[in-house]
Amino acid sequence: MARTVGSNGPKTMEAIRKAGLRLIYTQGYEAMSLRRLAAEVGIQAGSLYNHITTKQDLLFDLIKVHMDELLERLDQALDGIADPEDRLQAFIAFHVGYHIARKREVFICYSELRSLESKNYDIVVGLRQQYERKLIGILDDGVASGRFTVADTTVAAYGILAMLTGVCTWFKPAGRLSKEEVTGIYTGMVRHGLVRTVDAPAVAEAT
Amino acid sequence: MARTVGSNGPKTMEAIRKAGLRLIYTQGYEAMSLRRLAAEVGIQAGSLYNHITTKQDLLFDLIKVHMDELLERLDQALDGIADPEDRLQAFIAFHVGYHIARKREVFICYSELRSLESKNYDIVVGLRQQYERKLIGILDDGVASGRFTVADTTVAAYGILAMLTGVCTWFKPAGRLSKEEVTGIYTGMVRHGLVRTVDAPAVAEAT
Amino acid sequence: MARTVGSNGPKTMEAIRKAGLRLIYTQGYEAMSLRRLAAEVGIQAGSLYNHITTKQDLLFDLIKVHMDELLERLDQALDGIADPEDRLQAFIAFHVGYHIARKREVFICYSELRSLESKNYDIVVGLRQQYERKLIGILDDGVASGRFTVADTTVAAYGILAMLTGVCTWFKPAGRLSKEEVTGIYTGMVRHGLVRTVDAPAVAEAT
Amino acid sequence: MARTVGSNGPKTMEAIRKAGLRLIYTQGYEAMSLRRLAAEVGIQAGSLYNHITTKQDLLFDLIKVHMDELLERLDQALDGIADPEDRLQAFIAFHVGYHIARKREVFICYSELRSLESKNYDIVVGLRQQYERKLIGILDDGVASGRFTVADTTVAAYGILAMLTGVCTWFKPAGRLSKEEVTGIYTGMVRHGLVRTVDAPAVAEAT
DNA sequence: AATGAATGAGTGTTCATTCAT
DNA sequence: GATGAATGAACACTCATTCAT
Repeated sequence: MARTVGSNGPKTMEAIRKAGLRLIYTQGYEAMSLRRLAAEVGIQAGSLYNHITTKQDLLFDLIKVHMDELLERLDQALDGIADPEDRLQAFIAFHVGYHIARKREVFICYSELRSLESKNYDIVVGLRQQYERKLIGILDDGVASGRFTVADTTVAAYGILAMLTGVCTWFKPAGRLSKEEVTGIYTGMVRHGLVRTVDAPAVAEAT
Repeated sequence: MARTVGSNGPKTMEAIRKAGLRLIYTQGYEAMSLRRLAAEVGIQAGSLYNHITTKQDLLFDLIKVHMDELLERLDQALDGIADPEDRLQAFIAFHVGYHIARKREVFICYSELRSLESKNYDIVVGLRQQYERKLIGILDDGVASGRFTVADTTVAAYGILAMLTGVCTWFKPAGRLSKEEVTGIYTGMVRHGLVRTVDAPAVAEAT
Repeated sequence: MARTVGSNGPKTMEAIRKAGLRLIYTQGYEAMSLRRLAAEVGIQAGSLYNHITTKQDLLFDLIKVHMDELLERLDQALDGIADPEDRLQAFIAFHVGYHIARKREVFICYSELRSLESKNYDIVVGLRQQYERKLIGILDDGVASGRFTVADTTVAAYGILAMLTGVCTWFKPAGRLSKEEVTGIYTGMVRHGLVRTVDAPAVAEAT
Repeated sequence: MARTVGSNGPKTMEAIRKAGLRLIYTQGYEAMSLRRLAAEVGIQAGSLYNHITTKQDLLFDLIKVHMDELLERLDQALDGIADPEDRLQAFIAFHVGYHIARKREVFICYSELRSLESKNYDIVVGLRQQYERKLIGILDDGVASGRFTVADTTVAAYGILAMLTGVCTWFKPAGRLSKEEVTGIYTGMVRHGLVRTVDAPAVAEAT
């Protein structure tokens, strides 16, 4: 009836976020029951409500915190870098690294967008667009300064993001390639093409 | 009490598949209730079971039929084309076109994989791998014949697929770019890079 | 859409009664679904209604037909026998024989009484009482004529019926005892006790 | 929205078992809906699941608890009695008394056997056989010590049990006969026959 | 006499959430 | 901060029954 000895508030909240993240990642938000979540945390379902307000709020919180951190860390990663080429390089390295490290958060940010109530949805989409605009801005700067040739700035940015984000779905830490190798390969593909023709100069063939 | 005049079996089944596809796309499989689905079709919830066996089977059917058709159409698109460059070009054009035309089917094939029971999951993943291997095969052929330079065949294939598939999330038929323009841009990005540096020829910079 | 070649009315009805009897015996009336019944017969559920009016009526019919036959056969078995002792003997032989041969009908007559709607229930209980009164009548005749000593006519009749009917639950045609042996044993137990004390004459001990 | 003041766990569970027993007795397990059960208890259907795991488990629990108690009480009733005649007498008295007192539990133990899932079925049948073997053991002891004459030990035991258990179906506490009178009559019928012939000594007639 | 598609009520069960303790 | 018992709505699914064909 009284609480389990040793448990306490902040620890419990942290356990809820951790278990929630894992369960939403593996089962999906709708499929995750709060009873299951509570069981993983080691408390009763009703006790969750000492820490969260609603299930929806837990989802939003997980996503919002992640998006905020993503944006903050990106700023840190780009801080002090001026040259568009260097900034693009830094963006790619950051994005790949972060998405490998936080694949679960990243995944639910994409897959559970539709589970967000409209107000929360708008906020998250806004944050995501902020992130996308950072990349578009880099490309635009490069184009404006005459350094980059880009077929279509927006399409390229979406292409880059889709390609890089895909790393979440297949990268294994213990696999054939290291994080650094992957980053290098992706950088090369972004800059020179994913599949190049050998004996005909790429420039001549360009549309 | 008996059936409404004019309704009939095959039409109802088609309506179920159509409404199911739309609802799963917009709400997700777990969030879609069969009552809602039935209401959209214009029948009672229980009547669905004259046409489907379970909710899970409806999902699997939608995905399976789509994957089968995807593979079949790809074969048609590549049929009679021998040169790796031409085959890659054809693959890209097919993939972009098909994914624009069937964005909902494509989306649920990715997003609802986790909602599939393990037996169904295995089947679908197997079909997906077949599709991926077609692309990897093209790349391998090109490399083997000395026509392609590819940093890493597998990573490149995953990169291409992620990049191209991303088209589903932003393409609007009435938007700025036509399907053909998008295909052209993507082809260029695959072959020469998404962001190239202007004054240094790509060839010279190639790894 | 048209009917299966070779099927026809009376045969189908007979198949329904046969399958219904078996299913009600093994699963119980409530637990038997008409879809299952139809499947066993080899038709669709809706087609049952060309032969039965309702599920309840099928149950009632099965029970009623059996009770009528039970009474009719009993009359045949007792026909022409006047002496109470002989009549009791004939009753026991008939009851055991019939209950072994029709164990499923007998079982559902007891176990599904509560599934009968009140009007049907009353009818069946009336028929059952008719049967019980036949036995009570035999006992009463024997007592009236000074041939029988019975502690309590009604209790004895219920006791005999319960004991004899129990044969349904354990008798196996291929078992240790033949139908005739079982009848003999039961007759003995009715007349002389189920467990007698050896060295003290039963008569002396009688209450 | 939360629970009604004054209600509490153990009381609710007891109310569920009581109402469940009554409803299964009157309607049968299949015919009893959990909504009806909940209504009788005064809670919502879903709230039942704070106390039971499944409907099947409630049935099994009711039966299992009864069988355990039946066996325990029988042991108490026979405790300290050595002579087979006395033990048989004690068994009859116990069985009749217990079955009159617990007619509903007894009834569902027989009638709802087929509603038990196979694992539960096996357990209950095992317990029932334990009970039957107690009686068979008494008869065997009596025969072994030369005190009893029994036509067939097993058939006699089944006959006794069927006959005595039948008391459940007709005994009325306010009826013509008291519990003690019924016990006396049954004992007499077991020992000396249900219907005896007056002028010919039973012993002489024995098979 | 059979089918297949429909109905509307019902099934056991799960859900997020509440709240007195 | 935790519990356990409650709510009321919802879930996927099954049911007996109907009827145009």
